[in-house]
Amino acid sequence: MYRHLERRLAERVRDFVRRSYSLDLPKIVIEQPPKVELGEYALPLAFELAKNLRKAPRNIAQEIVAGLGPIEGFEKLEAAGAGYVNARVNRAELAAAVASDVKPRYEIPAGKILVEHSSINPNKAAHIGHLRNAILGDTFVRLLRFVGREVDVQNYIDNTGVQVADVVVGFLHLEKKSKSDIEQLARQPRFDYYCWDLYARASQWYEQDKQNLSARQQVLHAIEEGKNQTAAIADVISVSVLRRHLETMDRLDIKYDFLPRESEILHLHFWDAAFTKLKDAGVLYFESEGKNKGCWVMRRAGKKAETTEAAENTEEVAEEDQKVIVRSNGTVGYAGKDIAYHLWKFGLLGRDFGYRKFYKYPNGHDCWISTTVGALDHPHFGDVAEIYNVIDTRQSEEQNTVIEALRALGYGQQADHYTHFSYEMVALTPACASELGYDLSEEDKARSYIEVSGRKGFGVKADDLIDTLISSAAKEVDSRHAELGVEERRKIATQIAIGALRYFMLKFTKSSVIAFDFKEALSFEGETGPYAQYAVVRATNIFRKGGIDPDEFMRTMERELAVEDWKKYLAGDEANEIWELWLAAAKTSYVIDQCIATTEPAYLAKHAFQLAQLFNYFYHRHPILAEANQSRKKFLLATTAVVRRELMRALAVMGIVVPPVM
RNA sequence: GGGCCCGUAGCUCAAGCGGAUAGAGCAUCGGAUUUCUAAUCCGAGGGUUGCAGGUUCAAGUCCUGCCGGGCCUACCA
Repeated sequence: MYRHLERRLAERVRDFVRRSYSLDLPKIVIEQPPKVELGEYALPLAFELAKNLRKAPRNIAQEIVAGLGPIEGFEKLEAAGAGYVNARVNRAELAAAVASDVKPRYEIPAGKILVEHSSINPNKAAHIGHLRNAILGDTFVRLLRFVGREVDVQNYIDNTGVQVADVVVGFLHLEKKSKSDIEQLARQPRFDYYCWDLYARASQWYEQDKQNLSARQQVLHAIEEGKNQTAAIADVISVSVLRRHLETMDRLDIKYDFLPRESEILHLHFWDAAFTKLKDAGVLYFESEGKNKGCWVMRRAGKKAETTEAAENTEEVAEEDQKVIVRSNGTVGYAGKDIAYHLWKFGLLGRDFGYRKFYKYPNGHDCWISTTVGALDHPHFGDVAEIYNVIDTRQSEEQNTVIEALRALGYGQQADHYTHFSYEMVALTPACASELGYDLSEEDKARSYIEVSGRKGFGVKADDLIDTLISSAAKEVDSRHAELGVEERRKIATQIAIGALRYFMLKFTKSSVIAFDFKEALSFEGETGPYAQYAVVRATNIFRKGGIDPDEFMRTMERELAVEDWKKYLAGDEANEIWELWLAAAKTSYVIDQCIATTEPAYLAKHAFQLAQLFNYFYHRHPILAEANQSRKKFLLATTAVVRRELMRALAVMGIVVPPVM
């Protein structure tokens, strides 16, 4: 509704400027006045027009206000400040619309969306960096589904790479374990923790003696080949660790639909199909000289062909601008496989995975995995209209290479709908690192943050963090609600812990490195998930104490409150404080649109916090159940009900549920 | 060398496309409720937005040059 009004205002102003001044403004800037007293929308367009019209901005603003006439949904416009045009909405009308939850018609673009996130190497436990990825990705999925889009969630599994190979090396060369030993270990509860340590040990072992690296080469080769004992061991490891990842993420209510694996990309020869296309289109070419002699290369993303050079030179790409796709020994690198995979995503490869069910979530949802020969009856994956890849910013260049390859193949449309959802890493503060018992160099101590490293076994494991959060929340719950049963208290503590964690990962903008610190992450006060959850609990308590069902109240509210009541309680400056709360509540779907358009979930976190903050202030100032005036009491209850609904909505999109009590 | 990102209060972060007095949280100090639970609320102090120019009616935001930090730049994945 809020967005609807904004659009209407912009159109009317644009019309007016065209008619009165014969000027076509490409965009009408609309923002919010610094205070609600000044209205809901502010237009600084008079400043821009001043040059063309050779008039003072203030005068232009007054002309616009005088000439525009009434606009549906608005009470009035006024010139303010040095030349702003401020618009005041009809408060009662907007409030009534928000209360009855009317949603203006919304055009949902056609086509399915594929979101890929998590993509953790299946060779060790997930850590806090993976949590940021998964929480950002899952929240973005929820955002898209909220606005009615159909979304498939994929988690790409690199089960044939160096990282898995290193753990295989650890088992075979350091621990001298047999396949059945490993199978037995893999059935232990936290096998991923075992691998975490072993992976670090294997990495150390390579550093002790570079000769040891030959073991990795052998294992890697055997895995790629397939159908041998080593490959079978790698499969046991990667499948078991993958299961653990799914369990860890499900603790946060993060679920996947399909797990495409690199092994199938290899064995189903996705690359061969892509290679043919790339060669035929001239995107890849054979280098016969220099450093990259014998390789198939493509132009590095972002490097334009020198069109000013003579025509014969356009095919010449400087060595440093070449990206090797196929090595001189004939093997294909990661980028090549990724190009093939992305052709599949858009339904352009002409090949498909085999599929089988892999994991059934407690709620009944099936997660599928790729196989060479699969079930005949399976959902249709891939062949989508838009894709989002939640991958950290360090892989920007790699992502751009894939996009450029698509574009060069003539798939411009698809390249335009390929979004690298890029975000910064989670690192540790030096204080946090030493807290965890890591020895730091003087140089490291001086840094503002230290990167986590799976190779060094250096980081905070996801399950550990979740466990710590739950026990920390449990302490609080136990001290407040001794009357509740153990199970119930545990459940509440878990909801609070998840709320805290998910909010923590979402409150930072994507481009900010999170310097992880336990004190901050374990906080349940201030700008945190529990703060917002608590606001909802308070709102719920009012209804419970009052013996009113909030949802039932929402439905009957319109009949109960007359139009005059809305006007009476929202009009004038003395109502500004409550109106601010209504206005914030009206913005949820507007904010959600912004989050999608900018691929930035942090705005929603900020919105939820602001709504909670305004509500807490309201809660403090108005004893609602004690209100003697019955119609005013209903109005205050309506305010509470609407804020409660919008806050729960925003939190749900962030994957945060609200406990019954706190 | 080239590319991308960052630098805002003691700390951690915000600040739609350039707009009105740069905002939150934490920490510190001081206060509040016999009430719908204080995981709350109110108040105070705290800023030359890294530096220097430029564009503009208007710059934390755009441009140029410095300073400082991070990441990418493999025939790794």
